[in-house]
Amino acid sequence: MEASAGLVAALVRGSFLIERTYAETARAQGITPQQGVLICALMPGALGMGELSEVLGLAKSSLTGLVSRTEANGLVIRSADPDDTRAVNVALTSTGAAVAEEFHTAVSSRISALVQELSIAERDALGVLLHRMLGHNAVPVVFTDQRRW
Amino acid sequence: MEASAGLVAALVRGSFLIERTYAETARAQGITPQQGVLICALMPGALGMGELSEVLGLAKSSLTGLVSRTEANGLVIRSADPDDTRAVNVALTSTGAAVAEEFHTAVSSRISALVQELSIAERDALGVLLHRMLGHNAVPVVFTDQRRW
DNA sequence: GCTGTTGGTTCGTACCGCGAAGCACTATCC
DNA sequence: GGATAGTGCTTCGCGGTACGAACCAACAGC
Repeated sequence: MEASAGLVAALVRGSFLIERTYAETARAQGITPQQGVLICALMPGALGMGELSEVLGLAKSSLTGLVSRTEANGLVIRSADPDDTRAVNVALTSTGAAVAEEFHTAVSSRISALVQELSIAERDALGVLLHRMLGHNAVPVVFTDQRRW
Repeated sequence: MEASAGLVAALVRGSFLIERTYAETARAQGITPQQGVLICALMPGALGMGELSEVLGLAKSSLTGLVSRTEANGLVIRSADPDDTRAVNVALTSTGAAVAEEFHTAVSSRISALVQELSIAERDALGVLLHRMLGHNAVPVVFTDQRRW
């Protein structure tokens, strides 16, 4: 039941590092980290509020505000679902898609830099292990890598 | 310059997973994640506001409120620095120390569960790689593992 | 002493996240 | 086809988070 000594701390601190990097990058792009998560989640395609709530792990009431602010920011747009008058689809605007692309690139670049000192083999190993951890736990795809695994 | 395909996404999603687990645990203990970070950072010993600002990566103005709320919550206490009347030391109260201990244990347990499906060897490897990543980047010790590395 | 610096706080602003309650529409059942 | 239950989303009120600018008190150097 006990994990390897130091592993938990390394995971927490590593997460802290990634989080900080992510937040700094978002700020540099003029968006909030949460808005960054939102637009990245929408990169593969539009989603309904319910799906977004699921993917982002937020209460729906929290999502309303986030989407509204991001919409006011011009990155995202709501549209009525043709099949269900109640439902709302959220999609990236063209500028939103551009910002998402830039942001995604910037985040990738900055995070790549964090593991730059590791050898190729080590990076591969790290990727495999993390990927395996993700496979064993339900983690929505909030950030994808276009390049196939 | 390009990291292994999928590594960046795995890091981001893994971070997302750890973050969620951490936040859920904090909530279950009746504290906010930020207060959890604060009390964990204070477990090794008292710190000044400036040091805390450094460790937690927060603006000093942000810290004032966090410490005040946590103090109002009875987990932490401010005291004057004997050598510098301006300076303030922040330390855990006895209940704060107890809560920190419980929280730390709960977080460790929950995060251990996330890697439960990995073999011992894989966990070790993951720990080593993450530890190496941390070594190459300045990451304050916001969460320690008493057991020595 | 005067002056520049440093440690913290206050203030105003924007954002985040939740649950409870509400509203409008859909689906179901008779 | 009309009452009833359920669903999708928003509104509201609340507490917490985070920042920069401005401020104040105390230290430090000359």
